[in-house]
Amino acid sequence: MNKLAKSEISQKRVLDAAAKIFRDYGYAGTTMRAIADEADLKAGSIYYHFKSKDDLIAAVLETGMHAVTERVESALAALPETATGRERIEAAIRAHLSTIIDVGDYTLASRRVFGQVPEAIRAKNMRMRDAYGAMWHKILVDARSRGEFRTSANLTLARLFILGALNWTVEWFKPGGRSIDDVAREFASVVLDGLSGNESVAPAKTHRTVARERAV
Amino acid sequence: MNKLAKSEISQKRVLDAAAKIFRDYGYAGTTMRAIADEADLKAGSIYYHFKSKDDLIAAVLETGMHAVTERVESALAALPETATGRERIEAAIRAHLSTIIDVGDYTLASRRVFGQVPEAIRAKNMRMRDAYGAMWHKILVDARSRGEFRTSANLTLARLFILGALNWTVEWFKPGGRSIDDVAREFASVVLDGLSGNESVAPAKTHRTVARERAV
DNA sequence: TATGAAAACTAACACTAGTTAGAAAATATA
DNA sequence: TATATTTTCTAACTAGTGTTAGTTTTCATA
Repeated sequence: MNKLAKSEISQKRVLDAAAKIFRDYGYAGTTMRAIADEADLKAGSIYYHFKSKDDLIAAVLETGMHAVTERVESALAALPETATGRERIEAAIRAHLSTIIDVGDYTLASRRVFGQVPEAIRAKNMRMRDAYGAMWHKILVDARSRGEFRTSANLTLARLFILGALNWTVEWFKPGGRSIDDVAREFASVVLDGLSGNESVAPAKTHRTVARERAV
Repeated sequence: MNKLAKSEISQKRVLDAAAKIFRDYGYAGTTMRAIADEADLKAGSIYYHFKSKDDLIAAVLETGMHAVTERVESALAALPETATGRERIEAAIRAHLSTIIDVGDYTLASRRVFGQVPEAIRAKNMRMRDAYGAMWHKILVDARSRGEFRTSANLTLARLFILGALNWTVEWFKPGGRSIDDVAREFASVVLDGLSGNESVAPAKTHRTVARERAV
């Protein structure tokens, strides 16, 4: 067993606990004691792993954002060179959604806490967000230059709509109901074909009936 | 001058201040003293108008949600009977966006604070949100039954997509830049026509045409 | 088993929170 | 002007905050 193993395990346990507590109680509402309870140690012990509360929230934000960016990037990289814009957009949506579900505590915590966090921390995270937005912008611009989009579309606004809707998904998506793939395919279909588009796209697989999601 | 005028004015001033502070600092991060400073009175005086901090946040949530619901409803009611589904959707998007900009402190506070608020308060607000979601669902279902939508569209997911993107707008929209009308029109165009949709439909502000001819 | 480092704990610190009771001020009424 | 009501303020209380220093426990290695 590695020398640092135990420390690393505890650190991860504290970080996971922090994400969950920040998610539920916000930045100021989260106490070191609540995190400690969730991680099954005492408040003072957290300081062996993180040097402050701000250090913790910064790590939570960074972890969430990093996971989404990385997984979307690798999903895109896994596509063949010949992939169409539609395929890329579908893949990016699917990767984004599956990540924010998999690491939902982190992404929900980020979404809910971002506006309340000290300026310096927010600034650093903002740079990651901008980079992620730029990646999406490139996907859309490339698709248009391939001739796949109507030229009248405003891609900046389109990107903001798409990312807004994607970010919001974490609020209503409940595992065990419909699949990520179904949601991703339908989202892509709305964005690409529109609601009044033609039927040429394969309809989504029939989904199980689930309790009606809340709009939130 | 009305007997209650002064009290009402102060109450409104406190509520506005609360929305702004809750927006910036979250539920737990907001202090009665910070609200009092913003409203230009002392913390103890707030209790003459609201009986607790929870009472205040409940009022902020209720005010924000009520504004959006009411203004979207009246925008729809103002349309002629003959309005198409597209026109209704555009009108609803425009009303939703203009409201969350006009009362941005309240809607941003709601969006950011909702997950951190005590359960009882959240439950009541949730009912208003569900009602608002149901209203949107009706718009979409009506449009489909008029034959304006491809039948393969999943309207529940489409609604979640639309409302997610709309709610997110308040995060990036800055007054003074592009107009609400532009954003609303582009938004409707993405949702209805899609990015890869036909060029002829995009800027269809004056288009009275019902569903455009189906390709297949 | 003995040792030294790693990890967790305890108990306290200075500070700030929501809330309240009662005094003071502002305003309306006579 | 004198009185009554509405509105605001002051000053305090209890409870809980992030953080730290010093101590104890855990645990791999010799």
